[in-house]
Formats: sequence, C-alpha cells, structure tokens
Amino acid sequence: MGISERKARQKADLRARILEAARAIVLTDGFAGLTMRKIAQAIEYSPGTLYLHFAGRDEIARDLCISGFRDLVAALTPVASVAEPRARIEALAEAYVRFGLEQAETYRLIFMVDPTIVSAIYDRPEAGGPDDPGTQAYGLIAGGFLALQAAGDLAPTADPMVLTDVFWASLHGVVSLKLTCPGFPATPVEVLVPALVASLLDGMLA
Amino acid sequence: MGISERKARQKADLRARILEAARAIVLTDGFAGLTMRKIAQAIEYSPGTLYLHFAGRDEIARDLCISGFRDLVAALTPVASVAEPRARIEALAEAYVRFGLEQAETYRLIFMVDPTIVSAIYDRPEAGGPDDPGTQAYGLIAGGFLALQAAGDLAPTADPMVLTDVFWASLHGVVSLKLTCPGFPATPVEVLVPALVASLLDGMLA
DNA sequence: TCTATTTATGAACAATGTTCAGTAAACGAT
DNA sequence: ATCGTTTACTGAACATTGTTCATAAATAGA
Repeated sequence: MGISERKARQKADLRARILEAARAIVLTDGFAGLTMRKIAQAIEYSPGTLYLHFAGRDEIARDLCISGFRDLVAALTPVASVAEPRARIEALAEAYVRFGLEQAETYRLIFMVDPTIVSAIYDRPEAGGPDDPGTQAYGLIAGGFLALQAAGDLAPTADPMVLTDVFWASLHGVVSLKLTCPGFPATPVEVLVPALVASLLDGMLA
Repeated sequence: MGISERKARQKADLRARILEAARAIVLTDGFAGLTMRKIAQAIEYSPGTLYLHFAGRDEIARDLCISGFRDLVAALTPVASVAEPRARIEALAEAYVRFGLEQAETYRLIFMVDPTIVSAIYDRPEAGGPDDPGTQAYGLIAGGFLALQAAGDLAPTADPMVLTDVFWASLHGVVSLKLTCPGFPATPVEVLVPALVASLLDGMLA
C-alpha cells in the first residue's frame, strides 16, 4: 500500500505548504491581509482547493496560532534554564516582550485577534498535556516563580500560580499596548519592562 | 440666516444619529459586526448617505473610539478623588478593569482593534490639550502616583510617569487577556487585580 | 417661477469567504 | 488492457463587505 501512503504524504505536504504560505502572508501583510485567494495564488492552486484541506480561514488561523505559540515556547526555553530565580524571571520577561515586538503579527494573531483563535490551543484534544504549547509556555514562566518559592523568597501566603498570571498579564499588557497604541506608553520598553519586573518582584518578595 | 443654521443643525443631528446607531451596533454585535449597511438601515437612510457625513467606516470607528475614551474617563473620575494615594490607586485599578470588562466591545474598539483607531486620539488637533480624553485619562491615573510621590512614599529615583505607564500597561494586560483569552489566566479578576496592584505598589514603595 | 445648491438615492464595482457542479486524472478490479 | 470508482481539483457562481457615482429630488435664493 505504498500508493495510498504517498497520497497521504502529498496531501500533508500540500497542507503544510498552505500553512507556510499563510504564515508568510501574515508576516508581511498582517492577519487582516490574509486572504484565501492570496494563499491560493501563492501555492498556485485554485481557491477551492484550500477547502479540501481546511474547513475555512478560521481553521488556518487556528493552526497558525498554534505554531506561533510553539515559536513563543522556543523563544522562552533558552532563558528558562537560568538558575537564579530572579535573574530567570527578568530574562523571561525580556524574552517574552522581545518575541512579542519582533514577531508582532504572530503575537497579534495569537493573543489579540479573536477569542476563537487562541481557544484553539485549549480546545484541542492534547490541551493540558505535555505537548500542548500553552501548557509548556505557562510551565516555563511558572517555573520561575516556583523556583522563587523553593528558594524561600516568597511570602508564605503567596500563590506562585497567581503570581504567574499577574506576571504574564502584565507582560502581555506591555506588548499589546505597544503593538496597538504606537507611542502611547511614552516610556520605552527598555525602561518599562525592567521597571515593571523590578516593582513586581520587589513587591512579591517576602 | 436662520435657514442655514437649521440645516447645519440637521446635518449635525444626522451625524450624531449615525454615531449613535453605530455605537449600538458595536455594543451588540461587536466591532466586526459594524457594517455600513447595518448603520444605514438603523437610521433609515441609504448607505451612500453615510459618506456625506463620514469619510468612511474608519472615521466612524475613530469617533466611536474617542467617545469610548470619554466613557473611560467618566468611569475613572469618581474614584480619582479618593484622598489616600494607595487607596486611590487601588480604586482606579478596580474601576479601570471593571470598565474594560463591562464595556468589553468599547474597550476592544479603543485598545485592541487597530493602531489607526486609537491614534485618532493623539492625531487630533486638540491632542494633548485639557479637553483631550487621552490626556485626561492619563492625568487621572498619573495623579495617583504623583500623590504617592507627594506623600513621600516613593523612592527618590522613581519616576511617577514611568510608574503610571507600568500601572496602565499591567491593567491593560489583565483586561485584554481576559477579553481575548476566555479562561486563560485561571486566576479570577477579583484575585488577579488586587494581587497585581499589591505587588506593584509594595515594590514601588520606598 | 426659474436656477443653483444641497441632499439623498440605489445601482454599480471590486474584493472578500465560501460553495458546488463539473472535470480530469489516477487508482483498483476484472 | 479496459472499465467503473474514487479522488483532487477547478473555476464559475453566491452572498456580503466598503465605497463610488450618475441621477433624481428637494430646497434655497433671485
């Protein structure tokens, strides 16, 4: 049955090519510029063909969201191995914000476009499992605060999970505000992020 | 010349009716559901008429953004009179987040849709002036940190403007994350916001 | 009453996502 | 090798979007 395998491989290849083309378009034209016909033209197929591999534009967006989340995990992973907890958290913050600003369109697609898109990460069968990029990213950040707690630097009543959420939400605020409101927080990120992290950590320490 | 005045008044009225209809549509259907034809139908005019009062959909969106910003100012103003600096900042945070979550579609329109929309606030002639809702909102929040500084509770090196930006960005992160990622920060806002504000303030205090 | 200006219309246009009848190729079986 | 059948694909359609524009109607001023 090598034939059906080859066909399945070809089908998967075309699906990957669609996603790759879509990814490139999002990178250059933003998510609003992601058009079915543009994708079809990029891969030299008819628009209708896209619907043989995806239910529609939304499904393509969800897939892009998931792969974007993997990129985020990849961006956070290197700095997650910093031993000293406080330095690790500072490095995580810097890496997170840098990813958001450099991969602006990807970040927007993941976190700022549509609730149904990011929900793809949580509504999948493997959600919550170790392969789930959402779980992975959360684990990387939570690891910093768990390390803080393990070092005894946290107040006894402090919940590392709550601190993780606070931390993540704050960082997301910096990134999304910078992406949406050009020049609104007049403070440049190089000042804003260290100030944010310093205040948060100083306030969290026992 | 009472006639031309009446015509000008009628024109302004129709413009206001257009904005009101658009506002109602955004409230129910979200910004994505804001359609020129839907507005026209709501005010019982032809679609083309809208273009006699607005350059296009974007201009309507920008006007809605500005009036939404005024609503935000109105939501923050009452609590800005709290005397004690720390209590004021806590109240500001609560009011800000509540506004964002209750007026979700308005908040989205202002801060989360398109950089060109919120830029309407800064690109207008009166931007930066005392009538500018952007300046007003910023002033209300900055007032809390200036009061903190005046009370001598801030470190000498701390910049109240930077702290204001940190504060605003963090709050925006909470709101926008809650709006976009339903159920992602597992911590409920009633816990998240106080924890955020407590950590920030404790870290900022001298 | 006549002319000019303002105001509104609704039919058009291009572009969007999506669907679907038709087509051609490739495959499995006889 | 030839014949059905399945599969992959096309491209023309449809509805909906923002926007434009020639036309028409109503109104103001002379």
